[in-house]
Amino acid sequence: MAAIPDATSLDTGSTGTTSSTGTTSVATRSRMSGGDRRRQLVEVGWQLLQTRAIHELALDEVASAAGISRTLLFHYFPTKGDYYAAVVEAAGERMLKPVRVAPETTPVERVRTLIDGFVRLVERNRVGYTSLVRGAGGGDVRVVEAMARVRDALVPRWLEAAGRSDAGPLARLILRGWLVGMEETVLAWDPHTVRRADLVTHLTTSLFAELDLAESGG
Amino acid sequence: MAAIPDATSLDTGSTGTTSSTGTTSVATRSRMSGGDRRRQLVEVGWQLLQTRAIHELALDEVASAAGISRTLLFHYFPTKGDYYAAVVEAAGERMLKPVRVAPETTPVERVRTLIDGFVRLVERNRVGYTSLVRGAGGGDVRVVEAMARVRDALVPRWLEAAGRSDAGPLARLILRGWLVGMEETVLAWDPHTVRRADLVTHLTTSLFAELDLAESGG
DNA sequence: CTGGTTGTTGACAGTTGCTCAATAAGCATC
DNA sequence: GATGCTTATTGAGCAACTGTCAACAACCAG
Repeated sequence: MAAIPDATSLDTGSTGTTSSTGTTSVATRSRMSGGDRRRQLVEVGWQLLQTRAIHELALDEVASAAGISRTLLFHYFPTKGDYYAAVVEAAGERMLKPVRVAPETTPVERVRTLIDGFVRLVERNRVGYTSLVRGAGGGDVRVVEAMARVRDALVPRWLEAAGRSDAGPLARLILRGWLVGMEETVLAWDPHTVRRADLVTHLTTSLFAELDLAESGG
Repeated sequence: MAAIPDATSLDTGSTGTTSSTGTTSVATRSRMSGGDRRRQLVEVGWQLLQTRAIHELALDEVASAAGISRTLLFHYFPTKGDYYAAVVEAAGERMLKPVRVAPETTPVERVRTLIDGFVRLVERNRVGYTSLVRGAGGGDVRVVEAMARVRDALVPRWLEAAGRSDAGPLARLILRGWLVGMEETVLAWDPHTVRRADLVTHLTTSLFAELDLAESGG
């Protein structure tokens, strides 16, 4: 995985409906367009799932947080799994954004920047990241597929940053695993026993070592 | 993670109770000792969770598969999370067993054997592994802790196999992430595009490269 | 004004996690 | 063999939650 920026509100849309935190009864109970409602609901889910895991989140709460009835939620997402998958999918979109780096730097610098950014992100948003990403397995097929899609999309971008866009299938497979491993490493990392600089340095070197290995051996 | 051997029945115990597949009404509805019941229930869960994820498994089904009432299940495991954690914990025990290698071989051989064993295991039991291990995040704290414990226990054994029992904190952290990454790699591996031998060879070399890197840099 | 599309809802049904009080099987003691 | 204690075991029931159904209401086209 890569990056979850701090929760930036997506903004409900053109209509002046409130939403935000609680069960704020909307002043103008105006109809929302389908697309806007969908986006709003996904946004609400994204915020609620920052602190809770999916099985701890009742759809009832989502509905009241959005200021609508539970039934309407089911109108847009036929099942809870669908809703959850949509939220994870949207989270994936956000994760992909940060993986864009200035092209005028060296590959090592670019990769180091990516890794450093991820480490800092985890440092300041550990709970949100773990509850949404790690608790995402949840068993639901759509969610697993959504995660897989995000990972697949991540690989070429990292390859591009590393200046290895021409990598073969083995290298791509290895990179994919490396990304997951890095995620686990950073999540399990204890700043008191290992310094951040050492961690980032190792991970940077490690990535290139893995790619070299995969290219020479495959 | 490491290895899930094929489902070997744990055998219900001394009393002649049946259990096995369905809702076989037990002939002699004899009382079971607390320990035996626990073991039987965990065993049943282990088998059921081979095909399903946890949130798709109703405790009702577990109970009837074990030939008891749902209430009794709650008597032994106060909550569903507890039960699930117990099953994962037991699965962890089984995973740890295979990580024992002959001491009279070279480190590279030993590691290669471990990796090869894991690859073959995944090849023949992909669904069971994914549904139990990957779907394990589930959000429940106890389960996450159980998984973490298994991983922590795995690290020194792999270090021992690699002949690096004296590794420092950075190396241990890296190895931990490497294990998770390897798991992901093998699970995402497509035998048609990458040959098994290449995969195993790369992973073996990779592990030692990572350890060397971590020891020199940290 | 009429009619159709669609966002929206309250009430209802089925399932499931979990609790409570009661039953009965095993075992030790007299 | 009767008594009593421990504990495995159960059926009935509660509360919460997911998902369904039919009806209502807002907006738009003609």
